[in-house]
Amino acid sequence: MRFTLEHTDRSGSPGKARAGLLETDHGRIETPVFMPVGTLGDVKAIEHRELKENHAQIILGNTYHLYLRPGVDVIEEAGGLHRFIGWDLPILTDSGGYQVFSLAQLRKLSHDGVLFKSHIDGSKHVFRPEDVVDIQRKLGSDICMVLDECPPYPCSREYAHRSNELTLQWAERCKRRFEKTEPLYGHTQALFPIVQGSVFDDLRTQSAEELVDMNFDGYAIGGVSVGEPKEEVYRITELNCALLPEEKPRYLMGVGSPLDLLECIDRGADLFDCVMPTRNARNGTLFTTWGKMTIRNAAYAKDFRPIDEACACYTCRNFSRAYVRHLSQNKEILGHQLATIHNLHFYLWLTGEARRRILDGGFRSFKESLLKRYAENERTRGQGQDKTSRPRRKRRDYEALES
RNA sequence: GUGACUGUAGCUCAGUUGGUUAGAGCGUCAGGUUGUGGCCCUGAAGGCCGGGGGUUCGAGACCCCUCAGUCACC
Repeated sequence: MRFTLEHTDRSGSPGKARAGLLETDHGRIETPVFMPVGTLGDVKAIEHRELKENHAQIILGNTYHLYLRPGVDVIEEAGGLHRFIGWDLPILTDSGGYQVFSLAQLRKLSHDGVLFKSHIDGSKHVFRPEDVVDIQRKLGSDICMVLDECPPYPCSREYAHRSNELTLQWAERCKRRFEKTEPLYGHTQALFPIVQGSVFDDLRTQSAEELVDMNFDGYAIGGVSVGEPKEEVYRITELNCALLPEEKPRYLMGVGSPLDLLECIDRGADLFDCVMPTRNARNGTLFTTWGKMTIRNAAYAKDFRPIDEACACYTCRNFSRAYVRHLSQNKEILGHQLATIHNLHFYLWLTGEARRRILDGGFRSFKESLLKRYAENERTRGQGQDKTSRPRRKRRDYEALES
């Protein structure tokens, strides 16, 4: 894997937005980029073909979930995750560290690793840092993640400190195992560690510095988006990005809303993933350049315009708000699909457009215009007003956004 | 015309032997969802309980009358 920093746009504020190129054996990834979450080897409610049509460059998988089902033996026998799921572009696999947080009721932490009680059948499974690397070797993901502990928010300084120490040790163990093992399927793999430290600046700093000293291919910032205020996410991202090497990619885990993406791109993050566009699509929340809309609302019952008239996605080209609302209200599978296509198209357009604007120096105006629109939309939401539409213009994927 | 059954929220219905401010689901309105155990969660609005009279300390429940609907039989 190779990362090339192409340009840093200092026009924004704080002004550290980067455009880069991440090259893997399964293809190039232009950053900043949003990575759709495909926990079980599929991005929910959307086909691989449609992901590609909407310019997805890389998707996620989850070590813990794939280990439980279908099991690593199945995937290994299939020839790795790419072949098993029929996806030939890059894949990043999360280690299961997040499940240490989200499935806190079902696991026990020890110095050595995590003991999970399966949410499927209650069976017990030990995940040591070394196990997680071995599994990801068998999955064959292009980017592997170290096992970490994602502490909850709020958490005490003492807890954050202990957790931080554990995550650092685990990162080192993962790296050692990673270096002692080889890829199984003929393509190279990279390993990213995860900066932790909760919301404590000194712990965040220590975590970043020690991980940088270990010299990884890229770095992730974790432990955010677990319930803390947005400002904390931004502050931590800025702090951590400043401590990470310029020439390596930075992955901000679990972030976020469209505005979060722009704020964090502006602070130097390159890679993002979040369930928001896919999960919210299934729950009836659609994202547009004007803000979010709850498509189930009665206001759309006879609204035969597309979700966003400026959007070029399959859903907006062919279907009306009224129809998507009808499907969503009836929880039709097609409704989930159309909403997911739209939301992912928007997210992928958003990071792609951010990249184009970074390269041409217009990132600041891009970010500020979107911020302004979202703020205006939030002011008038829930008052029965519709600010999500604009006079008809050529469907060219949100061109002339600053107008 | 006779008989039976049914009238409770916009819709479909619960409401125990009559006992506080009448509930649910759906719908409506709104909010939430951030390295996906959840197509899920949370809130709000919305009822002279068909109408009238009576019994009772107290009636959505009991009695009478009446209106409407459904079914059966003339």
